[in-house]
Amino acid sequence: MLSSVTLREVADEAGVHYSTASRALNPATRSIVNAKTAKKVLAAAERLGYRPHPLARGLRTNRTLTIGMAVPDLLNPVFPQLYAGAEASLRDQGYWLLVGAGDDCGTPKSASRILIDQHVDGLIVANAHIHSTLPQNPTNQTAPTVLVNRTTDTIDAPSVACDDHAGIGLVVRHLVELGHTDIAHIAGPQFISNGVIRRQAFVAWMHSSGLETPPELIVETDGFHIDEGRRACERLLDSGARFTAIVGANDLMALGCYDVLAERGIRVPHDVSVTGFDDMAYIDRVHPAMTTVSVPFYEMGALAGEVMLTLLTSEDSGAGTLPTSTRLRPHLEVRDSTAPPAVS
Amino acid sequence: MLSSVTLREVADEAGVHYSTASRALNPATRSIVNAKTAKKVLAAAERLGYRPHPLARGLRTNRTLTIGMAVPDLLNPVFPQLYAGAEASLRDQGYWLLVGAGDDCGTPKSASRILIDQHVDGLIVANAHIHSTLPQNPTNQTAPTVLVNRTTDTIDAPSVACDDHAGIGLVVRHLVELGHTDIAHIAGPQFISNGVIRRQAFVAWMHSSGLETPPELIVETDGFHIDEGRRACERLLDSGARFTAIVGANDLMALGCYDVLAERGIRVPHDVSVTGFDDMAYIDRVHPAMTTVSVPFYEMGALAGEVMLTLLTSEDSGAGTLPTSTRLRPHLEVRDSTAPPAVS
DNA sequence: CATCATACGGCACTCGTTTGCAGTATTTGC
DNA sequence: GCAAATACTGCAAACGAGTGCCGTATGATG
Repeated sequence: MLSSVTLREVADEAGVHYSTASRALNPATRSIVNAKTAKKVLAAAERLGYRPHPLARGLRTNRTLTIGMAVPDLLNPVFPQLYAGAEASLRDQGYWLLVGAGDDCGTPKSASRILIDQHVDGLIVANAHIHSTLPQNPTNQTAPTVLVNRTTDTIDAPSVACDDHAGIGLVVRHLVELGHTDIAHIAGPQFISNGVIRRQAFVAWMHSSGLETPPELIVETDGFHIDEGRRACERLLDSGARFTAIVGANDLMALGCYDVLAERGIRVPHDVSVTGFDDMAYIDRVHPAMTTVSVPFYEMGALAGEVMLTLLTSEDSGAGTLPTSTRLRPHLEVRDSTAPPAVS
Repeated sequence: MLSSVTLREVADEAGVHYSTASRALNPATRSIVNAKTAKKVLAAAERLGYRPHPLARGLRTNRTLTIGMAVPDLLNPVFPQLYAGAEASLRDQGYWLLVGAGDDCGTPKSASRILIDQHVDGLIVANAHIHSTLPQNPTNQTAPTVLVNRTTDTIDAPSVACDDHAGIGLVVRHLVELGHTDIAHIAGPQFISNGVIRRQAFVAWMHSSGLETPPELIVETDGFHIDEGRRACERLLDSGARFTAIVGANDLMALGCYDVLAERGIRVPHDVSVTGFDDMAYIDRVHPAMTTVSVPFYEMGALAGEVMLTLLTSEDSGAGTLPTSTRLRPHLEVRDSTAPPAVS
């Protein structure tokens, strides 16, 4: 289906051999052919509406102009933002972004599928297990990879993420300034870098504020979802531990806290303050509007795309790849879910 | 980069010619080769971790196992849902879904780009202008196309959408039953089918309820976004017309109404009831929780994927394509943004 | 006018797979 | 045991574009 116009037809139209047409059409080799001939070929191509066949070209050049992006969950509004940013910067350079969604952060399965079965030129990974290895083909070769929003211990690849440590600092300081001392943390899964880093940051900032972090006030979850937040909040309340604020490791889990607290008649922020992380879309419209750490996801995605592009060109030029790790500055959005602790 | 193991290597490993290996590997042609030989080849392929080269295969068969999906705006949570549904049903059959996001509902530019530059086998279009034509290549050929969530006057392609007429009926009846008589409508853009159909449905249902629809109570917008909803609501209020309820053509525009009404000290639902359409993610958590028409977007996407698959197979078998138009039943979600009109 | 240097265009092979066709084993029937 | 039919398998030609290499045409120069 859809047989488009081929290079030979362009060449015939222009009255030259198709190899000449090929060179004329390719900006990199255009200088080889006579300027007049090139002009003729370009005109013919324009007239016929020639578009190079992407498969044929890819087969020959071994480049598909396609980048794969592995995300855990498109329904979390954070990832469409990441996607949009990356897509914008890649499209500028003629690249396509192919998204593969799948929750399997543990295995590099989805990434591997996208990498091998689609022959992408590079991979932007947003769902890395903290100990995951790079997806490889059986001959142990790999493709240029950029980690975004997540990092790993084990992969030596450039990453673009948020300065989670600073972000947690923002909320902890905010709560401390409000007068809170008994602060709980709903930690993310400890097999994902964000979960680990935010947890460690929470402990560090609490201690540097002279506050305790008793183990019963830190609850770990198995995923950054609303349900996990619910379960964690229930565990927290059922433990009987006293606290006046909850620092959620992301917005969705904080939303889960909202639900459980409401069910039990605990008012936010009057009885308990709640903070999130991400500043996902529409989180400023929930009730009460959530105080959270705003992460520039679009910019993060755009930057990841640019890093990918430099990776691709440096690979072409044979220069040694220089994995850089960038962390973007978040900022605090103070809304209505935080207040001074009630005097008891 | 990423040179994977090739068919010839598998054939060598199995000690057969590579054409034989090809036949053994392809389930459709496997019956041609000797069962023992096939077994040998399969084992060799397994051992070497062979994956067919997608570009080479696509070049030869003229099928890429990739479907393109054109959506207007990934940041509207509705479209990730559509995507997820379609992706799920297509992946089952080994197909990939490549999303192209772009607001250009008017031109089939993005669709055409995705169609020609990526050589997709089919196109799922979720951003059709009501008068748009199918994207074509210069030789006037086109690819199997399924419209989803939108329809057009001009394209004779199968479509999967929501029964908007019935959906609007649900909210209008709901408001009428609450006692509202002066009901306004924030209509979507009239170059998009949803905008037109919901507007017509609003007028029809109002009339069948014996109610008037004065022109000043229907405001059209230029896009299904929050900002457009804001502007429309301002126009509505500034017109001085009296009304006790607003039927928004989608949730985002209804959110825009929330904002303007709040700024002007008009309480929802006490002073004015507001309804949305779509039941997008997290709209049950805004304040007040929005009464809206729930549309099964995931199922819609999944169905679109299945329709696409039947289209592809019917094309193979040469059977005339049978464009069907499916409309999924929505249901009403009554929440806190609607109430009886205040007695004045 | 002859020779050489240069610039340009054409030939042919390549990427990895599918597939029509022909050829060769192998079996079956008599 | 021989012929014919069958069942496999191998050969080679595609698909469309890119590119090293060689031949030729063109120009310049002595």
